[in-house]
Amino acid sequence: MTASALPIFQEPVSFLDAAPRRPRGRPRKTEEERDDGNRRHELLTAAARLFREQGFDATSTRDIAAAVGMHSGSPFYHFKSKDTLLYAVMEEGMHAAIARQKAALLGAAPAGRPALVQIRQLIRSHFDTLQGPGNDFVPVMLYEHRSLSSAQRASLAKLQADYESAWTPVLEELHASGHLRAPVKLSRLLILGALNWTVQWFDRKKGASLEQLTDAAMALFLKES
Amino acid sequence: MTASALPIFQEPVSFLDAAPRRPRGRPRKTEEERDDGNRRHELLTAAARLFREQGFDATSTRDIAAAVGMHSGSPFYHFKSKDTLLYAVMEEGMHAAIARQKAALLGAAPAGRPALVQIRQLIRSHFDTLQGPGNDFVPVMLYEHRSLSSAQRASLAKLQADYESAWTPVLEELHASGHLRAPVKLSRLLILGALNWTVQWFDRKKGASLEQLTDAAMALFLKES
DNA sequence: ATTTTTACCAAGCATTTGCTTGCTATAAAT
DNA sequence: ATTTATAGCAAGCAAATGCTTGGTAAAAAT
Repeated sequence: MTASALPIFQEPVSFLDAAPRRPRGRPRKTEEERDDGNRRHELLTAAARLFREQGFDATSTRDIAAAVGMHSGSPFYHFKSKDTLLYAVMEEGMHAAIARQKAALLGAAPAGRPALVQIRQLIRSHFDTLQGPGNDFVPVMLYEHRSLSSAQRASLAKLQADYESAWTPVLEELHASGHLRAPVKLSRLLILGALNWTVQWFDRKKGASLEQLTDAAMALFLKES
Repeated sequence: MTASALPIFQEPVSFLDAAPRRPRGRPRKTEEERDDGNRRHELLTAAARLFREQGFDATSTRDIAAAVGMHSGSPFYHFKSKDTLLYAVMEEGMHAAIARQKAALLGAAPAGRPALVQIRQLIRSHFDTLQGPGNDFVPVMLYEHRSLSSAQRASLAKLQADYESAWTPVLEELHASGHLRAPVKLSRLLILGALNWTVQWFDRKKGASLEQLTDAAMALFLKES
């Protein structure tokens, strides 16, 4: 990515899309009650965006630094390694996804709503997680988890299991009521696969809306009785 | 991947899993009617396997060379660049997939078989393409096409369109007969997504068979009338 | 018998990349 | 007023990686 040969005034090379240079040193705490950890989070969202757009390996730590207006070594003050940063992106994504899912299930429909309503909320919430504006975290996790260490992968697997566990009882009820014919476990895997793959082709800005996409998924996967 | 520091007798470093060293020079043509292009194809299958297992970026050209018992620069005799090799893997995969699909549709059921039979053959053939032994080519294409140049991507898009075009008339017939309720185009995208995602979780050696997987997919996507 | 072609080997160059080390400006704590 | 913690900057190292260049053994063509 770096181009210049004169090691004089480069870094950050891209004045385009680089954030304005911050004054360095400890930031004032008075400026709206805790600026702390803010840059860390900036790095996180910038990394998530770049990882999603270009892939983990194709994104250098220099790219990430430049995107937030830092010099090439500075991200390593906030994150021990590039891997750690990737893991942090994924973990944040999963926590947000789990929270969004719980809100979708509990918020609109308390307790025992019909399973057909619940599955719709699960699907719609999943689309928000994948396609919502600025939600790059989970897509990164889905498509870049090969770049993690096995310990990190195991850690994330727990969060994933937590997330997916919400689907099973709903699918079981649908299976019992005849709305779902395929085996529950394979159904869950196939359905989530179909949804996850939308990352490859769906474009929020043209064509169908997330609502229409949810309608299509419901019509595709579920029988009428 | 390379480890040694002494530049004396390394290359190929991994004696494990490295193919036996070939005698160099022009190979005899008498040995079963044209050995030509054989090493090229060895490189292709080795690269496909490694790209699938480790990802494109995580696989060095040295890894590929070692896997077929060559020295690090030798693959560049057969392929101009690593990108070219990746593209060749994908192109071969798509040609094989298209051939397999045509054989599945025409071979067993000539002309106007019922659409329910045809969709089953399409799904089953797709699973063979993704999960069949040694079929690493298409999975690589599905998950590594970001690493291509845009010209290469455009070229592959045509093959993909060709492949997917076989699905549309079948899905349209199923839609007309009431077996499929969701819009045809979205159905195709969602169904292929579900199938493609099986690369992430399906294991031929344990659990369900491809036949059972096909059953589940049929039961999940299609209504009874 | 000589030339040419094929299919590599041997060695290394240039660039990229993750990361480290030493320093410094600012703010908060004492 | 002094110390200490924070959040970086400046510069560069070491390893890995894609690829190139010159040579060469064996076979095929002439």
